[in-house]
Amino acid sequence: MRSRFKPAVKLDDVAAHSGVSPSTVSLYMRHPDKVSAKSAEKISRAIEELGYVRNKIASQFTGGARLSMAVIVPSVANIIFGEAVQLIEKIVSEEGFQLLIASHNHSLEKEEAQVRSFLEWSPAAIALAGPEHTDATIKMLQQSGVPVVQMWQVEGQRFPAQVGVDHFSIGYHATRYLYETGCQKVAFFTTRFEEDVRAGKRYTGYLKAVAEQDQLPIVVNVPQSDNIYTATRPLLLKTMIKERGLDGIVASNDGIGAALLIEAADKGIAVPDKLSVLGFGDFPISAHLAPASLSTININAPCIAETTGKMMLRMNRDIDYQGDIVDVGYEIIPRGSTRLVI
Amino acid sequence: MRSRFKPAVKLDDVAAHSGVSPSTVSLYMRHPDKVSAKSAEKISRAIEELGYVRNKIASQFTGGARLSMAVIVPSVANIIFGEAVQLIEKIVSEEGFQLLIASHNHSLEKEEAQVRSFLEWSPAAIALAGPEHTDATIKMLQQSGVPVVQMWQVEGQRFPAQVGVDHFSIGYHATRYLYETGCQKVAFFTTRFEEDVRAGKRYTGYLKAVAEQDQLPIVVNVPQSDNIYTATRPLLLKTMIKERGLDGIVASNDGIGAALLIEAADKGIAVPDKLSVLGFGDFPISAHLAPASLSTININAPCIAETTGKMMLRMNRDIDYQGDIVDVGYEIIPRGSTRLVI
DNA sequence: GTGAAAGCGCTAACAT
DNA sequence: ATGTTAGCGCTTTCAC
Repeated sequence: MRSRFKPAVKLDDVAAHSGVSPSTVSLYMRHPDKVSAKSAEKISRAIEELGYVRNKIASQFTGGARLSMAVIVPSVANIIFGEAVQLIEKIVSEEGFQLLIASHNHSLEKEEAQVRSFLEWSPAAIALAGPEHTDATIKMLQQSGVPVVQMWQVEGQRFPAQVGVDHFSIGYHATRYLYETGCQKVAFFTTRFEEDVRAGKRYTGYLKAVAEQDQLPIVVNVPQSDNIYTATRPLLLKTMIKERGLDGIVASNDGIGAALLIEAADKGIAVPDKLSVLGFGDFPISAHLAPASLSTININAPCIAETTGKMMLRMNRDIDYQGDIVDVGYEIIPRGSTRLVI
Repeated sequence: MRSRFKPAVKLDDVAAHSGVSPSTVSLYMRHPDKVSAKSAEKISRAIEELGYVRNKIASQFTGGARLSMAVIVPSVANIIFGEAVQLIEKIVSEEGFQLLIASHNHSLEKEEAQVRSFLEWSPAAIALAGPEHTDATIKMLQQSGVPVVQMWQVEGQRFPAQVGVDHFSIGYHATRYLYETGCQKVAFFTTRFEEDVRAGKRYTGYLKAVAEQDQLPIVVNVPQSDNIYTATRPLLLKTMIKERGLDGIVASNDGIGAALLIEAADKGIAVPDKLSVLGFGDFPISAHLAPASLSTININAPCIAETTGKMMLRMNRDIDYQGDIVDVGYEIIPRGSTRLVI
């Protein structure tokens, strides 16, 4: 078969061209300082002249050393995951690893397929979001022996390496915060209710806080859309009419929170006096919304990413290291959309 | 050396376990329908029982068939690129390719390193953003013979495969649009002025339109920040004071445009009468900004991504196909922040 | 510090 | 439809 690819220059060619043996060139590629200055000079010139590109496929095949790491998140199009992935990439690539990235849009079946497909590349470590996976995923991971770190959600003991926050606790304290700042009746606005497990965790926390107040929960599931504002806005009045006395909303993310504030301003609903809103994620615009800026909960995503990257690296390096459980915590950022704590 | 990885089950093990030869198993892995139903049955059971995972490294090494494709964008944390990457991933993974992703934050040197590192994995195709690359990058790409698709910016003839828009034209027509809707003095707000080449292209288009009006250009470079709103807002009044009579702004993206509108509302500047703003990118919030929504320019990013993915696939499949130049175009979306065309 | 030789796990002729 | 064989490009002992 004809090929558009030029016949590749091989390590053997470099060896021939520079007058040393292939194994010396190989040694030079991996540890340049372990060959004599004279050989190094000749080899590097040959590489330059020939335009040699090392074949990592062959390297990993032969040497067995794993050259990639993998990360699977629900969505790279989501800014929070996008930034995290970018940071992890930076960290692991500095140690020479190729980062493999995939996203499954909250589908555990797609995640399973992606884990399978990544395993075929023999990665040195894998990072996954949350503790929920199909049985087959778990089984493959265990069989492979590839170190895995559970990201975002700290929960359960399936994986001894976990970096993230406890979303249940966030949902609980977010709701408590609204009650403590004077709300009587609090609803939970979310999107992708069934699929987004971490939002689901926050919802469970909300449920507990609501139950403690002897109230009935109110959930609003914003339909999926490519414009969260357009999808969310009409639901505010609808919900307030249906649920008389509603005066507080925990939003599953700042996109929904911002949409709610925009709609409230448009309809003349006084924030925070008639309606308090607490978001999640501290989006850039949240502090700039007017007339009321959006109170929110911030988790330290860069810290999660950095810790995850470093943990993958360490688990790969140190075979006795099983990983740690690190909860990076969160903070409530009070702004104009909630009342001051009394 | 001790290893945490379980000794892998190999194709030979599957063959032994199922009582057929390794090549039959290999055939089954690649074309399940080309082995007899009986063998297929035995093999699939053996795979199941043994938990066999195919070794793609060995596959690609032996077979020569390239199993991955690569895409390099300025930033995956940028929503527009994040979505595009996700779409490309979907498209190429459906044909069995592993998508390799990297981002370099507008650094051509980092891009060069990433191209080098991707080439080591022998990808079947590579997609890059824009026509600007280091000489070494170009040379490596040519030497390798790997098909490359130039994304986002359609320009030049280095690569016969290009999918995107003409950012120069966008900058030019955006500026013309403001003049045509009654603006007298138009400025250009951007960020990362030196690095973001596509924003630079739009700026060049702006320059042309301004020159045609016999005006002097006004550029404002928003300092880099993790919050574009915070960075942009203070610059509005400063610029309006310095440039008396300024009544139109072309914003390099909707983040800056939104920040400008928020600041204008806060300071009581009438939009669009005293100030018109035209953004770029049609962010979800743009249509929902109040009191004036943000007029913007929309490029069909999903179309760029999809076309790029398909073109990579086709270039890999059909050796005679050199790619096409496809300009997906753009549209101006008039909203509240610009006057109606007279 | 350097070279010779063996072999990693799979695929691709080719023969049957 | 299935088995036999050779070998992909590199790394890794092990001598020298």
